[in-house]
Amino acid sequence: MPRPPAPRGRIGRPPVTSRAQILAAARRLIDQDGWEKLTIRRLAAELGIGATTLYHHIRDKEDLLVLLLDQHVGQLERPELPSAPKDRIIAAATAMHDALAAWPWAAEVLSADGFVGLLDESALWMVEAIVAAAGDHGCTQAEAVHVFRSLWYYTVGEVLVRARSPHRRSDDRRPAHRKTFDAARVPHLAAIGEQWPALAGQDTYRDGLRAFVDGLLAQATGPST
Amino acid sequence: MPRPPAPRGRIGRPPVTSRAQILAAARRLIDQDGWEKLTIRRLAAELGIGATTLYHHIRDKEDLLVLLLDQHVGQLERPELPSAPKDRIIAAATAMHDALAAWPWAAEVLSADGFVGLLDESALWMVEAIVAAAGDHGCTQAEAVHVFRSLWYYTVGEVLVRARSPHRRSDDRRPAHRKTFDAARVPHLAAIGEQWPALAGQDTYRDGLRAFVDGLLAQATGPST
DNA sequence: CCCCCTTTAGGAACATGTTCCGAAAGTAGC
DNA sequence: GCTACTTTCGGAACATGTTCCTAAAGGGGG
Repeated sequence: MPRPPAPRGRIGRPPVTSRAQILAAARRLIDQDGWEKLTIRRLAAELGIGATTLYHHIRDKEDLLVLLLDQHVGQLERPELPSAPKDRIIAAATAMHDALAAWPWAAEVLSADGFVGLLDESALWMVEAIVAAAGDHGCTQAEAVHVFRSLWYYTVGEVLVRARSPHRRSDDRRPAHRKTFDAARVPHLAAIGEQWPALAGQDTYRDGLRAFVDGLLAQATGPST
Repeated sequence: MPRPPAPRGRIGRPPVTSRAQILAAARRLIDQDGWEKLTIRRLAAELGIGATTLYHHIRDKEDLLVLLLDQHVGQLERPELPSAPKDRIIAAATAMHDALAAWPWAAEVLSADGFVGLLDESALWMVEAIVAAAGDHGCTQAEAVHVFRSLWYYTVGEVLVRARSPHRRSDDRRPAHRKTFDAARVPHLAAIGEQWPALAGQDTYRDGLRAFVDGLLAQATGPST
């Protein structure tokens, strides 16, 4: 624990930990035991400090997770964006999706107003890219924001639902899927029957995204171009 | 506490509470003090029983919330569905959305595979309506399920994000929205600037839904019709 | 009327996130 | 070296969801 030699002129008891060290330790724990095992007390133990001391460096656990997400998104490298507005939107939205999907615990933090409200500058390029591309396509400012928000909702929903679906512990008695549908009440679902889990398990984010972008752009620009 | 007079021939210690009573008490508490105040111990107190006794009637708190959501959705009256497939999908999806949006705490339970995995028959008509309408429009079974899932993601995302946005307590120092964007890095966001909160606050679920349905149906049926 | 079996009740205890508040460890002025 | 002030630390304590385990309350057979 090489604590820095008193940053000169500083007054008061010297900190024993920094936010950076906390984030590093948190990542270490997550990489090691999975993010479900990340608890305040465990994290404090990893740092060799008291649990409540953490609260002098982070507001609360959600804050910690947002910070971690920030860090993660910030380290992502920014892909080449296609020139066609529609493709650019799809590329940026996919980048958002992939960034979130890779971190299941992001689900605990998502929501709020997402990137825009919580995350720092490092993630904003995705928002900017979508809004800019929508503008290039002819959307007004309001329409462009609408495009972004709609895609954000879709993306968050996809990530959240898929993140929590395997949430069911193996010893959970709750049936993951009802075996039989009442053919009289819900004939189509009954016809699908056993195939539902297989169909619902497929990754169709990109297909849905394309459809959504098509619909949004068609709706936005009215009779022009 | 008029406990039923021993359901005849029953063996073992008589129950002092039923699941129905628990649900009723839970609703009472929610209506009274808001759903954030619904805690296991408070609920038990309301029923005049021990806290752990509840766990003999419900699996866990999430289970309780799902049960309440079931009950709520089941009491909804089923609207007239338009005949045009596209309009029917929009009507059914809107019904899902409104059912969820009315119960902010639904957000805590959503996810999983949503209606299909968790809720009981009373909510399935919405799923059935969407899948059936997609079929009427010419979608294959797989495409119809894709349509439903995509709309489900969008709907869940919208409900979750909007439910948690006012989540910020008033005494929360975390800024709800950064005041200034770096015009060099994110010019479009900077141009929007102050107007973002106003734009993001608008309810655009229906517009987005329409766009999404248009896109999904156009994508699904390929060269036919 | 007593003992066995079944079913439910509920207290003790634990893990977790979090708040409170007094103790600890420095610097600055004297 | 002592006192005052500032900043950080961290234990005690609390609310909550949950699991464990033992006690309570019945019926049935003898």
